[in-house]
Amino acid sequence: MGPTTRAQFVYNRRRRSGGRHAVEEASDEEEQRQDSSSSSSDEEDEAEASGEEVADEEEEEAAAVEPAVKEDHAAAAAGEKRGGRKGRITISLKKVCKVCKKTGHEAGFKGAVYIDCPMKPCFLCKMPGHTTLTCPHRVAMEHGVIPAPRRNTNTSLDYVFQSQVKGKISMKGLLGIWDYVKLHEKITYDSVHFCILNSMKIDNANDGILYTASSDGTISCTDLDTGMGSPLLNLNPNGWNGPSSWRMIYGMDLNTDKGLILVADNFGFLYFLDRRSKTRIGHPVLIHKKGSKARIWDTRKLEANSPLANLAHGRVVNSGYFSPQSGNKILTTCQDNRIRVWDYIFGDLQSPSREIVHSHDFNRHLTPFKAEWDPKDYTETVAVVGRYISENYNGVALHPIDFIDTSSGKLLAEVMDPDITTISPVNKLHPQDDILATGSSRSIFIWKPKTEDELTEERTKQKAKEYIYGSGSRKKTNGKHDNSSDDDSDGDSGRKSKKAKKTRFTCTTKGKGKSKV
DNA sequence: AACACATGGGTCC
DNA sequence: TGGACCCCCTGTGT
Repeated sequence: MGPTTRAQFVYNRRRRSGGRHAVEEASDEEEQRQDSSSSSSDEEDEAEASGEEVADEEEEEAAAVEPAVKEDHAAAAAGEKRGGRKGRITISLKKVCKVCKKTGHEAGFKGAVYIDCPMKPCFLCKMPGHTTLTCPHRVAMEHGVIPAPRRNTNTSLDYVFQSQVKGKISMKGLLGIWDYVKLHEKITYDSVHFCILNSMKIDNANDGILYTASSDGTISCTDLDTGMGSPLLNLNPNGWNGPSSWRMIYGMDLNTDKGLILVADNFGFLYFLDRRSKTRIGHPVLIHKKGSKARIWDTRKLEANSPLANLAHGRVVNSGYFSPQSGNKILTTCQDNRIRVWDYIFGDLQSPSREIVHSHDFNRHLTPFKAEWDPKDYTETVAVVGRYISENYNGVALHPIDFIDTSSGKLLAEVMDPDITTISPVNKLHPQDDILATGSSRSIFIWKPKTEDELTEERTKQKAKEYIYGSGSRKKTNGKHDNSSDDDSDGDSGRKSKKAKKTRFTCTTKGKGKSKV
């Protein structure tokens, strides 16, 4: 958050339901059932069109088919036994959309391109009448269809209890500290938190002090020089009493002027801590209730139901940041796939100054995307944010990190690398240098723009390659890494693939990350 | 290879 | 208000 001495922005975090989810029913076989009258040639055509293999007669018994198909298989075998073409068994592979369960079309990946269900509103802009591929907000588009079966079974797990009492989940809450010029010198702290970290703030006025907020309900401060840590706040002093009472800390920010630490939990309460005395100040204030959206508050007058303004959003707001220089603008990221800019915090905040359609809506399981200002940009226009939907990049589905001009909505740059096949929800720009740290569930990458020398060298190498191998032979990767050798210098991974031509940034170093970052 | 699982949010009743 | 149910591009671990 920006320099917020007078007004404090707090985004809402809705209360967790904590409810038990039922195990998903098996899909309706009736819908998947194919009438057995279609000819075998049709079957083959259809199967080919949907990218499925059609088993040879001799291999059909061993062919791995879905239950519904098996049924058809059996029915067809019974019905056509000794009839027509002797021994010929047809396999029905009628297209069933995994999204809307209707037949005749399919949604999912076709190669590196995701095909939307046409029955649904656009996945990107949420408007009906078109899909992502034809969305006017889409940058690039390609076509294809392939089924991508996926199972999503929901069960309730008191993972806090698991980790606290049984100690089973040991990897959660691991804190890693890297020096970005010496990444091999990673330091990990496994005893600071035992649940995921939701916020980390370094106190610039007190160099080397790191504050961390976690779903374990605690705030800790760690001296990065000495490695010494101490707890500041524990919202669950009585331990685990079920999910309905367990408090998790999502929001945290420092007010260095006043030596304050502001903490927000999952129930909508805001807590104040004194940085020096490390004690709580006053009583927690309930500043959000379920259904409320983003609000601005004056920290001097923090009472329930007295916000300075309500910033209207269509859905849950993942983040809101004051602009880094003046603090006069606010940048919000909302689950309705829109980034909003509010130009004057003391002006009319009835509606945003601009709305930029951008893919960051996600189902579950991901750290929420948060568009952040570039702290170096004195014009307060550039923002960085990871993109959810993938881009077909030379046959590989990659999730770029976008640099957006928030004054125009224009995409200034998209950072991709064949080594980053995961979504990158967490992105931090260096406060002084042209460096981006991007995190995913798998890794942390440090990016910087290529120097002219590096670009020249790369062009030279590319030309040499084309001269030696020719420029037209590209190996199909089908969304996965291939093993083609490359000119990468660090050899900690055997999975290297093609260089991203469009990428104007280069990966200089990397390290292994843990869970959500 | 084929799951099981993480536990957030919207909607409906 | 709360529980049941559903949900579109995940990623990891077993």
